[in-house]
Amino acid sequence: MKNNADFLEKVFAIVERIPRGKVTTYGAIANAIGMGKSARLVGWAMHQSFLCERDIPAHRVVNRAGLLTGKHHFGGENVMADLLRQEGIEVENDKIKDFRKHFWNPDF
DNA sequence: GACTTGACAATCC
DNA sequence: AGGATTGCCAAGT
Repeated sequence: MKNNADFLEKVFAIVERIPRGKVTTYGAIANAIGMGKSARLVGWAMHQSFLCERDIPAHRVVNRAGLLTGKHHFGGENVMADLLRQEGIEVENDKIKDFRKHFWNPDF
């Protein structure tokens, strides 16, 4: 049944599919995978992505409020925000402006 | 082996 | 409208 491993694979696949300049939320990913009620697992998976060698653009994944919740985990204070700005996303006070506009729905 | 914590979210009061 | 509580799954202590 590959429960946990398959879950991780799905998360990685979705995050890697996020187009440049777009962002998504943990809940959206969880919902797309089928674990809709377990958004925390997505956050856990993202932490695994850092341990993994894969280039997971985790900076494109934020919480439902568009707040850069995981910026502290990028090894810097403004690293995540800066990355998003390079993508063309407007970030203000560690929060994505027009988050709804940049939101990418993980619709397969 | 049990309890607490965690990159969240939805609901209840 | 805003604060508090619960749900969910896995890992770390």
